Order: sequence, then C-alpha cells, then structure tokens
Amino acid sequence: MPELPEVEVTRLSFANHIADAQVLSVQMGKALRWPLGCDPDDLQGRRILAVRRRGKYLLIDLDRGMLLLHLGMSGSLSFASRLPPAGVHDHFEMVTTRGTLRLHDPRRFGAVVYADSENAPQARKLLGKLGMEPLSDDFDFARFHAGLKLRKAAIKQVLLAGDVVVGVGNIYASEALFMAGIRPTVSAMRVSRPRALKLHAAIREVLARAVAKGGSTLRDFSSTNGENGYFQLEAMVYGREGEPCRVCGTPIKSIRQGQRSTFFCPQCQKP
DNA sequence: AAAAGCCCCTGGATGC
DNA sequence: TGCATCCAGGGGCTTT
Repeated sequence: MPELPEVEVTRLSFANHIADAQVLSVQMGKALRWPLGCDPDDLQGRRILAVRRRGKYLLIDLDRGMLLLHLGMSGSLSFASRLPPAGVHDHFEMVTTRGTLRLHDPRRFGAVVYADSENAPQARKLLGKLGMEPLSDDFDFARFHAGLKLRKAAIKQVLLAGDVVVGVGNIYASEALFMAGIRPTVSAMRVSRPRALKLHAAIREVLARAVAKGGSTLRDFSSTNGENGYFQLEAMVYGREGEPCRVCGTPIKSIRQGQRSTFFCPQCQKP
C-alpha cells in the first residue's frame, strides 16, 4: 500500500525508538523478493544507528553495514517490545534491545537486503538510478524541468518511473497531475514551463500533506503500518471513475498506462 | 538511451 | 455456496 508518504510515516513511527538499539537476532524466510544477502546471525550484536528513507526504500544504518527494506505493494512494519505470534505473512523479524521490528507482507513483493555500505553493489543496484527526493531541498525545479525535457514518454509514466523524482506512486501521480491541470497522457517533454512549475509544486504539496495527515494520526507506533494516511486524504480523481469531478462536475475518466490505471478529469486536465 | 511489457504473489471484490 | 476472473499502493528485468 505504500507510496512515499506511507513509507515516511512508517519511518517516523519507529526510527527514534529503534535508534541505538542492539540487534539480538534476525530471522528471515525465503518468501520475499530477494535473499537477505548475508547470514542473519552475522547481524547479531550490531548497533542500529538511524533509519533513513530514499524513495520508497527504508535504510537501516548499522554500525557496520546497512539494511535496505522495501514494503513492495502490500508490506507493513510493526515495531514493539512485544508482538503477537508471527503469522504466515510475517517474513522478516529483527529482535533488538529496544523492541522487535517485523515485516508483514502478504504479496511478498517486499524486500530486505543487506549491504556493506550505500556504495556496495547491492545498494547501488537498488538506489543508484533514483531521482530527486521531492520533499527535500534537493528537488530543484530547473533539474525537474530539464529531466522532463529529455523524456518523450507520457508524463504519468515518467513520474512513476522514479528516475526524475522518486516516491510518486500510482495514486499520487494521478492526484498531482490533477492539481497541476495536466493530462496524464501528455508527453513529458511537451509540458510547458509554467505547467511544469505547477506540477513541481503539486508533487510537493500532495506528498507533504499526506505525510502530515498520516503523521498526525501517529500515536501508538506499534500499531502503525502506514495505512492510516491513505484515504484520509480525499482523492480528487484516483478511484473515482464515472464520479463527478470535485471542481467542475465532469465525470472522471479512467485509462490504462503501462498496466496501471490512471484517473483524470477530461475538463480540468488539458492535453 | 529510453520505452514498453512481463513478471513476481496473495487476497478481496465481483460475476455467473 | 462454489468457482472463475479481474484488480490492487511497486519495480527490477528483459526485450524492442
């Protein structure tokens, strides 16, 4: 379920609690997307320094090496001093001196991968081509616009690809394009400067608002799994095929782009 | 180099 | 009730 805001809310929910903890044990089955890449027992005794985020990856820094964790399509994390017994869809568990971190992921598109450092091949393969972080100062408009200029593909696809800007998933891509008044099928290189400017702002706004909403519901971190943030935001277009546009009343359209659905208002979003 | 498809999975909703 | 079909927040990999 996680796009950038959900991943960030998840991170905020346990990063401070797990920092400085020492790893007591790690267990991982073979069900996730890739093998861990090291002997789980080798992680025993290492100290957790921090939890960062890059795109939709969580980076758990250890005093030696790091873990890259992805929630895939259906992953969620829990962290608590005591957790209920593990179920069939719990595929990764790390017991620490400050609590246990557990990954629950029915569809198993998620991953936990060990890397010696951010420059190690395992990390570079996953992080190397990622674009700008939309919520950081790194998200420079000139670079964003220049990135779009190089791409002939549909703007929605370019946003989703994550090599210009990261973290914009299927829901927020449709929402941001609505906010900016841009038809999702328009070639990225044909998005004018003024419209690119609007889109740049819209991406920041829609993601930041979602983080704020999700974050504000945060209380008991042990129960947080990132789902809280989603539908608190009323979608303007996502999942609203046939329903009236909240701005102009025109029925929302749904199309397929690269085997994913896209929603837009044919009136408010001009080609 | 970039774009388009394929595929990895399970579970819930829908339809007959 | 039972069973088939379709769809779902991602993204790496292979093929054009």
